[in-house]
Amino acid sequence: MRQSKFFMPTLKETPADAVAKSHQLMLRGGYIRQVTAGVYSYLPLAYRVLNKAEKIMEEEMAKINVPECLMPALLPASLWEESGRMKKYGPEMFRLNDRHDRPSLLGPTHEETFTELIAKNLKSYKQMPISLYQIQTKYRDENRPRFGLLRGREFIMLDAYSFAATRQQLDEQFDDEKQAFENIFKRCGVTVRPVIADSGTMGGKDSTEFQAPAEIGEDTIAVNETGTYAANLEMAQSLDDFKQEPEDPQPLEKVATPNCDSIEKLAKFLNVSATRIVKSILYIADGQKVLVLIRGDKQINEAKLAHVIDADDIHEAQTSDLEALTGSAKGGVGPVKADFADRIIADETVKNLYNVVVGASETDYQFKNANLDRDFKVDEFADIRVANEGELDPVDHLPLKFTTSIEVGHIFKLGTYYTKTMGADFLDQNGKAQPVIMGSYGIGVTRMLSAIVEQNLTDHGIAWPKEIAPFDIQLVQMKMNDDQQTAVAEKLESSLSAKYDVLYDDRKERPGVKFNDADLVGAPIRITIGRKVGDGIVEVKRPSDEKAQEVALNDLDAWIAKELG
RNA sequence: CGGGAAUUAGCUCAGCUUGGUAGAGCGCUUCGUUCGGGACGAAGAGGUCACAGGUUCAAAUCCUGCAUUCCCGACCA
Repeated sequence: MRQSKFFMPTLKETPADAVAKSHQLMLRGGYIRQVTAGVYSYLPLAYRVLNKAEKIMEEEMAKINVPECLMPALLPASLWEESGRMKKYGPEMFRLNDRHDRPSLLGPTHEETFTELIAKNLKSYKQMPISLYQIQTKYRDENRPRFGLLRGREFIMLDAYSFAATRQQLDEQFDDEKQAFENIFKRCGVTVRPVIADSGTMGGKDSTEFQAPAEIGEDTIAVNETGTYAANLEMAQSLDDFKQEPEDPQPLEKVATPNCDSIEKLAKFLNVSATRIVKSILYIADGQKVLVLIRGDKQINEAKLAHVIDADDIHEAQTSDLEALTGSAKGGVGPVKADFADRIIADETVKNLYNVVVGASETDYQFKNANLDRDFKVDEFADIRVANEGELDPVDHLPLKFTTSIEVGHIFKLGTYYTKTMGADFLDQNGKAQPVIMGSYGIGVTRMLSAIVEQNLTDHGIAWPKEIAPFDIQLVQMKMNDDQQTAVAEKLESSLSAKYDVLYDDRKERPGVKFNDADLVGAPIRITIGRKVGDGIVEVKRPSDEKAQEVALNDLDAWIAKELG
């Protein structure tokens, strides 16, 4: 490809709206342009990278015998009424009506579409296990698209769905997909860590996210130093190493604690450590009043809590409503005689505490010397606390480190939610109807591009991993009016193009301009045809190299072959 | 969805407080000199100052509304 004919509008200055490095570089390098919030045009450079990533995905899916198909993005709302998600999905879904006023939508994901296909066309256990996948554009009307391709309203996703007759088949499909995903990420040059994740409100087991650690990720993952434990912060567990020395129960005592609406103020006012206080917070969970208790030095993890309560929507009760709901304003809510609560859930840290401080269910009053069971009851204990950096992991008891990261993939065993609600049954060996067991596997393809760039930055551009670089080799000719240079460059272009993707910078530009654009293209090899070409010498440089090195034209093929494998 | 900010040339921004015919740098076009990390000089092209009302003799500038975009948070099968 001649660069004079190639379209890559590079920018000298960084557009003000771009914050993430990957976003800046993809704009500056002429990879993408924004059309509207969260919606981008993929210009030739980005499209080449996308195609290469998709080709790798196709190869890896073929290896595990999963065929590709393509579902529509435009879907009838009726399909989603069937699964119950038309209501559940909320404002994130792009909804529209067609000319006959039939409710329609743009697919944010495709469980329903695939499940219906299977429901209508798969009847026997003999046809299973089977999987399908597609690489397709998804639509989600995100509240807040950001960081370029990282979170878009229109984005490209690989989504695979497995259909099994037995749990064991599902397990095998899951393991195959997991291996395929790991191969894909490796070949695409993105470093990922499989982490334990939350599978969301749809249920499902063995939920695993593939997280790419990066500077600007939207997620936080907790990892121990050996990598034997890694979890999304939403789910991360940690050991509680605090142990209170046993004490004899003392009589319950009510004390006034004016203006103590936080644990810090209360601890200071009463001159006790936060570990001697039990914090009580009222949550509204799908309309239920749930009083949640946790030791004063810990924070409540709402994702864990939602799981334990099995609620779709949970939020703290408004401070302004507290008095009406519990009889006391902030700084007094407590578990003693808490008749207002439909349920009382406590974190495990509330166990084995003696003579603690709790709210007295009266504004600005606390009880001292409260004891579990004697003074207050708990319906259920669970791990509902936020893990903190430095705490020990539950597996090898090593300190946890936190890293921001980008969720580039998510796989989990979906089970029978969709197949049951949408009637995807098959006949087993006994002629009995059973719901098909599903697995769900996704890669954010365009998001992965952001992750790759974030992980492969150089001082001036991008160092694309070899398999997905938009070009393998960039030829840079210094003087376009030098016939000798032109002859060598054109010869190299034609010989190398037989085996590699070559971009030949044949523009009448100054060297500085060419070098800077080459840094943005980020090809694994840059070949400079310059003043020493008369001696049969060119220069080669990898994006990560500080300086170029000279190579004789005779040795060039070997050097390239060694480099590109 | 809550909070904050921005919107003036293709890009980065100034001008607004104190109303008076629209500015800079970069980019683009032409010519010349340059030519190994975004050159220099000269001459040009390019703007409904997001949009809609209002105040005023006069609005980029003041007032009201609205739209879009970005940031922080919440949300995110």
